[in-house]
Amino acid sequence: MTPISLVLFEDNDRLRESLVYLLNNTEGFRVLADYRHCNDASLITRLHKPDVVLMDIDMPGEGGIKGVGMVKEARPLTAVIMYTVFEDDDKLFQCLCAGANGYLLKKTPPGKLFEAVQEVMQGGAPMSGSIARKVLNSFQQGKSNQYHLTPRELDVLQHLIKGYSSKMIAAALHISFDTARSHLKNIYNKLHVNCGKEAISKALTEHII
Amino acid sequence: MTPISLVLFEDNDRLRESLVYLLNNTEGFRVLADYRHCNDASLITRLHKPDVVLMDIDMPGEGGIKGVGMVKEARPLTAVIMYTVFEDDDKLFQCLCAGANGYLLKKTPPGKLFEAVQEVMQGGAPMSGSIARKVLNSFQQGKSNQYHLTPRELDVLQHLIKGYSSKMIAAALHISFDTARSHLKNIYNKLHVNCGKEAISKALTEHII
DNA sequence: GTGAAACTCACCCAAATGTGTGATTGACAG
DNA sequence: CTGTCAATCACACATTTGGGTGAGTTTCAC
Repeated sequence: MTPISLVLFEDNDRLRESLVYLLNNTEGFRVLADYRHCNDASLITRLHKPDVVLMDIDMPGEGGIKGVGMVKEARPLTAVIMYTVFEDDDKLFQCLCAGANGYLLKKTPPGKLFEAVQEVMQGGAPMSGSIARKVLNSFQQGKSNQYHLTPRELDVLQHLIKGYSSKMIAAALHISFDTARSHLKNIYNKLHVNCGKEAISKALTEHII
Repeated sequence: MTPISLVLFEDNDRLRESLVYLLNNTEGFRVLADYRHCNDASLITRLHKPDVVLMDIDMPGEGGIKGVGMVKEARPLTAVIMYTVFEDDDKLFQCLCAGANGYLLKKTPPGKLFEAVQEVMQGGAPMSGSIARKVLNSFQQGKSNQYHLTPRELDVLQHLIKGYSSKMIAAALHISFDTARSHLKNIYNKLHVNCGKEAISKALTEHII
């Protein structure tokens, strides 16, 4: 069987060299190249066409988050595994949105890292346990009501989000036009916005509904 | 160490009984109860207070998707692992939104299942490889442009989503008020909507931006 | 160089929206 | 009983929006 080919981006020289050494001396893996930054990730990817990229996040120059994007744009087939100390939510989700295929914390032992590389090649998405948990949690909308919207206001907001006009909302909820607008005004106040568009945006991005 | 306590919901009698047998004869696991449907999942959870629930999706009566919700509502601490044949996207994301802590396909060998139970107890989120992949993929917005919005239209849409008025968009993009509105009209046409609110809703729910 | 897009701008009009102010009703807690 | 709050409705006014129509420029592929 042909070995899995890798490219590494990691600014910590000792760590990077260790990984290269370990991987190259393990059956089934072959490191094509390794870099201490990912400024040219795009070119590098097109050049080496690796099966898998291991990418640190915190690197000088372009950070690993940009890096994922560059690799994925250059060659979507290449799987990118983030390998980092960061358990930070923002960075995590930015990486995922940029197309990362896996996310391992650096405390992961090398053995597990090798397994992860194989797993990602089989179409899996290796993640450290706590990361996977964060990812699944992100699906749980709810917490909805920090803005103390009343039930009726939530009804109205729900219809607003569907793109209903004040008139349509009134009809749908069997209330008068002015009442619907009244609710809308109260909603805008509570959400600290000045128009329906902002309200929709806020409601959807903060999962208020 | 006290064993991990489980409750099983699985309508296939043979499979359920096998799992109960296997788990009860494995160090560290204890099945408190097992059921062929999850109509009373709420009560059952409150009664047994299991560490982990294994839940099938396709069961007579209330399906497992409702089941997750019932368990989680009754006792958020209880971890719920879906154990099912379905690789269906809709069902998957419905389960995750309902609060599932893991998602294993039935082709998972029992050994891995046991590992998964332990993993979920340690705060992980065990998922079959293909499932994890689907989950990460769901974060990749982009594919954005099935609606063939031009770059400029995407700019405008981005500002619209922030709640900007036509006037503000014009100022932000250094174009005239009418041009901004012109772009908006074109966007509405391409998205098949009739107002900014619908456009925002569509853009956000379909990850067009 | 010709045509197709994308981008720009302008004008018109009816309808919807945001904002303010004020009022009535019922439910529910203290 | 009284005050608070949700929910209902009304009127007024300036602004914004959605829709239509038309037109000039640039860029780029064929």
